[in-house]
Amino acid sequence: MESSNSTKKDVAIRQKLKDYGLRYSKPREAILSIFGERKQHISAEKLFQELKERGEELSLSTVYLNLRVLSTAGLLREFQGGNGETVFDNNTSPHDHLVCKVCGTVTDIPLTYIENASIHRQLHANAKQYAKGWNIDEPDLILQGICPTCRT
Amino acid sequence: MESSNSTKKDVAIRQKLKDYGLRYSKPREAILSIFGERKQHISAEKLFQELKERGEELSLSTVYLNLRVLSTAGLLREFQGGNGETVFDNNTSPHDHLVCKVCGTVTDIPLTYIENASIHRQLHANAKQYAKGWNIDEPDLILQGICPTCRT
DNA sequence: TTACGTGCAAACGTTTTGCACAAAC
DNA sequence: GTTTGTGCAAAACGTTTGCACGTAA
Repeated sequence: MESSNSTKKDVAIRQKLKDYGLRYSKPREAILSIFGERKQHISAEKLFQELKERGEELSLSTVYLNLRVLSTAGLLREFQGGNGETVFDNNTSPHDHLVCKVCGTVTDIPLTYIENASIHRQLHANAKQYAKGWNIDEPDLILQGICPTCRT
Repeated sequence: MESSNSTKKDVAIRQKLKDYGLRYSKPREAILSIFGERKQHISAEKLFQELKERGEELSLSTVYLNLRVLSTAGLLREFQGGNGETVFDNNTSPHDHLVCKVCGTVTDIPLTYIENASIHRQLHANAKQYAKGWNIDEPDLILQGICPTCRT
C-alpha cells in the first residue's frame, strides 16, 4: 500500500528537488505534495497542522526551514499576508493577490482578470522609471481590500 | 517656551482628534506631530525611538495602541512591510508602495508616476469583476521587488 | 564518509494584554 | 464622576537559531 501510494508522485518530487539542487527528504516530499495539490497560499502553522492531520511526522521548525529553502530555490513564492503571517504558494501559475486588510485572507486573482498584459506593462514601465536601481522584473501585484466576510 | 511651542500645531492636532472622535493626549499629539512632518512610513519601534530622541516620554505599548487607534479612525494607514513589520503612514496623499522583498524597505511611488488614473481604473474594474463582495474602493497598490542596496 | 536535514528546546523580535493609576471630558 | 488613556510587566505570537543526532548522496 505504502509503496504503491508513493510511486509516481514520489518520483516526480524527487526529480523536482534534484532539478533545483536540493536533497530529498520525507518532510520535503510531504510539503511539496501539499503544494502540488492545493493551489492556495498557506502559512507555516496551517501547513504544519495539515501535515499532522495526514499523519506526517515532522517538526514545526522543519516546516519553517523548508518553506524558506524551497522559496529561496524558487519552488515556492513567499509574501506577507495581511495579519503578520508569512504565506506561501507554489510558483507555477502567475497571478496577482488580493489581501483582506482585516482578517488577512489572501485570494488569488487569475491572470485573465486582473493581470492583463497592458496593465502590467504600464505598471512595470512606470515603476522602473521612478524606482531606479530596483529590480522589479517580476511584477507581483498586491491589491488590498476588505473581504466579504469582514465587511459585516 | 513650552506654551509658545505648542500653539498652532497643538490646536490643529487637538481639532483633528476631535474631528475623528478621539480624545486628546500628549502621546497622540506627539505621534501625529511626527506623521504631520514626515510623509514617510514608519514602524512602531522606529517611531518610538524617534519620539524618545525628541524627549517625549511615553511607552512603547502606548505607541502600538495609538497607531492602531489612529489607523482604525482613519488618520493613519497601516500595512505589512516586507519583513514582518507593520508600517504606518499618514493617509493624506494617495500613492502606491514598492516593497523590497529582502530588507523590507518601503518606498513610495507618487501618483504622477505609477498611479495614473487609467491603470487604477482598469485594476479596480477588473478586481471588482472578479472579487465579488470585496470592498476595494481604495486601490492601494503594492509592487514587490528588490531594492538597489539588496541587489548586491 | 562527508555534507546536509532533522528535532528539540530555547531564544528572538514584534505585538498584545491585564491591571492599577492618571488624565480628559 | 465617568469614561478613556497610560505605563509597566508579563504574555502571546510567529519565526529563527544552536546543537546533537540522523539521513542522503
